This record gives sequence, structure tokens and C-alpha cells, in this order.
Amino acid sequence: MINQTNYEEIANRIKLLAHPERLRILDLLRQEPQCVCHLEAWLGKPQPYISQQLRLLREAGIIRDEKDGLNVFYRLVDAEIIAWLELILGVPMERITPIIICPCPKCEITKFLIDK
Amino acid sequence: MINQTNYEEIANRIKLLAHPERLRILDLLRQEPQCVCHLEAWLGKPQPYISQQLRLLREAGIIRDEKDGLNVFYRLVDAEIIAWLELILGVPMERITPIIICPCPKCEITKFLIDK
DNA sequence: AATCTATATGCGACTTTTTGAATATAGCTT
DNA sequence: AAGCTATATTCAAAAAGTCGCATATAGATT
Repeated sequence: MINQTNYEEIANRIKLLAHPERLRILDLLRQEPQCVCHLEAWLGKPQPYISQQLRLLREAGIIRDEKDGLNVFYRLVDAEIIAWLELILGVPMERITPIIICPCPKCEITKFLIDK
Repeated sequence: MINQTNYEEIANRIKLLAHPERLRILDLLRQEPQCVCHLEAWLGKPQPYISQQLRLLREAGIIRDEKDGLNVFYRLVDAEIIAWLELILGVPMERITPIIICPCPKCEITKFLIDK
């Protein structure tokens, strides 16, 4: 049993996960930090759309942005949310199979690893 | 990693918890089945409001109604949701302290237990 | 059978969320 | 410095969700 305020706060945090694209973004992020262009490629949605969802998550403090030149990488930083995701989505996969060619430096590295 | 359809289905289930009053109802239900009038008293909201929230949960199949004369008791029947609630809200309490007098038979029993 | 009681349903106004589109910005690159 | 590139912001329309209120229903009780 919790007090009234807490149900509201918790519900607000749950709301962040209650959206298919945000859920997918979070699922990708828990594997490793991802750059926006990569998320864009994976979700197949326009870039501003991705950035808007990222903003919601960022402003709620569950992800953090790390700039690297032109690219921005997002990282999951909320332990509680990570635990929720693990229960809801299962154990995250080791690494995404990079089927989409992405111009960001990280993906270049990934591509390199595959070519080998 | 899950397919597109699943993120949507899962998000829809999460949405059911992403609401303070529904979350509170579910928290009450996981202790033991509760009759509508009891929920009404606990939440301090009008009865049609409670019934509307219950309908959402019922139609999603996460609670089930059991009629007992004029009263209707609701029971949590979705094991996955129960697990989510346990992680999100913590371990449920043994029994609600019945501070509100409720006319349903169940509450009469509870009152009896307290008077003893 | 008429009434009462607990619960359910339907409907509409209001609010919030979602999403697309245009535009802005910040930092490379030339 | 001018342009390019990745990302962010803003704004508005559309869609979805919330919630109050009036009313319906089903099963007891008289």
C-alpha cells in the first residue's frame, strides 16, 4: 500500500513505457548506447519523431545524451526502469545484428566487425 | 528483441497500469478479491467511474468478475500482471485495514473480525 | 409485481498524447 | 566563412484517453 501521490508518480513513469516506439527504443538502448541515426534506421520513423520520443525519456531522466561530434548517443541510466524492462521484455540480447547500414561512427565499427 | 506487433501488444498491456486509479485498484485486488462498493469507498471516486476502470481491466482479461447476489467481486487473474505489480509496487500487504465501513457482505465479515 | 440496491453502460465535453511537417541549431568540413 | 550533417525544437492537427453525469440493468427484498 502506497500513498496517493506515489500512485500518480509511478503511473507517470509507467506511461513512458506504455508506447510501442518508446518501448522499442528502450529495448535497443539497454543493449548498449545507441546514436539517434541508428534508432532512426531501426524504427523506420522520421528523425524528428525519434528525437521527440527521446526528449520525453531524457526529460524524465531515464536516458542520458552523450555527444560525440555530430552524433548523439543515448544511454539508459535508470536502474529501476532497467529492471522493469527486464521483467517485461525479458533478458536483453547481447548485441543487435546490424542489418541496416548507418553512417554513424559506431555503426562503422560494427560493420567492420561483421566484415571480418 | 521482439517483433513490431509485440511491442504494440505489450505497450497496450502496460497502458492499463499507467493510470493512478487503475494502479491503485490493482494494488487492492492483489491482496484479495474486492467488491465494487469497497473499491468505491477506498478510492473515494463515484461508482460509475470505478466501474469504467474495472471494465477496461476486465475487457483486457486481467481481472475477472464474480457475482455474489447484488455484489460483484473482482479478482486479479493475470499472472504476468501480478508479477509486474510485484516489481513495480513491491510485495502486497497481507490485508487491508478496513477503516471504511462498507455495506457489502465481505466487509461485514471484516468488521466482525475487527470487533473481536 | 413493485421497488430498491449494487453495478454497468452510454454519451459528451474536456484534456492529453501522438504524430507529421517545417524550421532551428550546433558543430564539422571544405 | 559557407555549407553540410546530425539532431533538436516548435507548432498544429488528429487521435486517444479521461471523467462526469444521466440512465440502464439485474438481482434482492418487500
